[in-house]
Amino acid sequence: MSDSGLDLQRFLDRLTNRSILTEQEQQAVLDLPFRVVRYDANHDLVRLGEQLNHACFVAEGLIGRFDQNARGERQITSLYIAGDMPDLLSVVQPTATSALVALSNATVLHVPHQAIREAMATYPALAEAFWRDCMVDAMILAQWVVNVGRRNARSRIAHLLCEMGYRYGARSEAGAAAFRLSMTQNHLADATGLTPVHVNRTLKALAADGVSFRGKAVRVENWEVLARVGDFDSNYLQAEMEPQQRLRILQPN
Amino acid sequence: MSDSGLDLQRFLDRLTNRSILTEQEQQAVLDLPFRVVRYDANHDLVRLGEQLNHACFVAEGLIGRFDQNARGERQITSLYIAGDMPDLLSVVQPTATSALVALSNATVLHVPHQAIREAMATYPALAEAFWRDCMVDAMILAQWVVNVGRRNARSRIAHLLCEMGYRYGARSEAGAAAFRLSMTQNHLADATGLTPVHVNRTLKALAADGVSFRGKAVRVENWEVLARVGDFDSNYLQAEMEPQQRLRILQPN
DNA sequence: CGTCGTTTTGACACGCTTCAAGAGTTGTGG
DNA sequence: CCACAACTCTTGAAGCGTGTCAAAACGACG
Repeated sequence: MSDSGLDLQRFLDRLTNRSILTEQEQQAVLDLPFRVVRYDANHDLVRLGEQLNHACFVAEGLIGRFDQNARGERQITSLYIAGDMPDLLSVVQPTATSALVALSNATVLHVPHQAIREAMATYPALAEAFWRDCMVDAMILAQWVVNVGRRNARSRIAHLLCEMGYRYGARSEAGAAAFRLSMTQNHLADATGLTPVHVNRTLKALAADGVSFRGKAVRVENWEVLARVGDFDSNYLQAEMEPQQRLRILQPN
Repeated sequence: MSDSGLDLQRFLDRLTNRSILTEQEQQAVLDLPFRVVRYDANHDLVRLGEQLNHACFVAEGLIGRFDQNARGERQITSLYIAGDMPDLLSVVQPTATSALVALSNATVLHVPHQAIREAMATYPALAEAFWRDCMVDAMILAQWVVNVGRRNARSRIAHLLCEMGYRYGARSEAGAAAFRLSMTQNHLADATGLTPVHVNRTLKALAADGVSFRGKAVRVENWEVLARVGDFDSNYLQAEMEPQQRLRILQPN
């Protein structure tokens, strides 16, 4: 805990939403030391090839994982919102193979690898929980391949909006939804493998489906419609799991 | 070990190429029980949504991870060759979110989750090594997003051939390379997010770069040229690591 | 009030898809 | 060992989705 008022509770929640942890194990997560770092939009959290000795936990803002082709055209391969741990893999693989950039102003917690390693050594179930969390990110990544590989512009964008709406927990019973997504149309283009110009035109077309994205505010009149247009099935997100679906493969000692 | 003459050595090699394991830990891997299963081409190893109680290790052949869009168009999101463990994530996430299909006739070892879990409980460093292996697959996945998102057909196919050539260890000093890749042009299309027709035309165009893919045999006159066309940088594969690059974060007890 | 990034619009070009049909290849059963 | 079926691969012609280039309108911010 630090005097910033920030703590690790939301990251623990993320873990316990999918993994079963004992009281002690949960406490070990909350006791991890961290340093609060603020990033302005468009600043790097991690550079390509950098050797890391800490992991980044997102407390606030939107973070993107960036790669690029030979011509320098950027491709966002992952998006991370508050509560996400974009960098868990660095614990086990400290050389960054892609860059992490703040898409909005962001607050990030730097957690020393050493502390995470010690916690995992004491409580192997923590390693399991971290590993599981990484695998959810990998399943999202596989869906992104499908998205850019086998969907047209309209579906791609709709799918991305669905995913983010779902991750923000923005669906409502009425079928409408609204949430803030701190991306420019340029970022949207980089995430969907399109050009900004075409993203702009496609967003205009999506208005006919009751979807608007203006000034970082997403409004969806009918969630079902958007999900159909975006060919979206939330299964891969493994979010909001019922307690009985949560997992632990290592027995508590 | 079984009477089939197959053992787990090559999978242990895969692990120890990136992770440091003690003698005992290595033996624990070799001692894992398994069942040998043969699959004909185009048969499923794992179906979507299936609940698994074993992991699949590829002893021989080519395996693909398949997803699809609403129109049923398929997208291959990962390829696995002999020595790969496509299914490690199922240890920690037993519900399959995509299907695994044999692209060629294949020999697969089914390893019970329970045995893997027991080995990890005894030797936490094994969990670390498995986790690390999963993360390499995730890094490949991120590159695939870049490939389908930000490269044209020629580069996409070249990149895929580069990756597979590299993974097969097929590069030679002379700059030429040749290897067998048991995929049809249809499969290539599914892996690159293109149509079979366009793959066919593009392969023809690649001949001008000294690359041929005829009847599952890939021949590359000049590896450098292919790597340039495919915008390929092998870093993300984390293959062939020098001993001093190998990692262990948990101390041996 | 001016600057810089973002969004919007138009005209045009091109890469890839679609549809269709024929040729080649592989596997199988008689 | 041949004959046939079922995949693969190949080629052509036409259409369309997305990219490219350019410029103007808009908006946020100092």
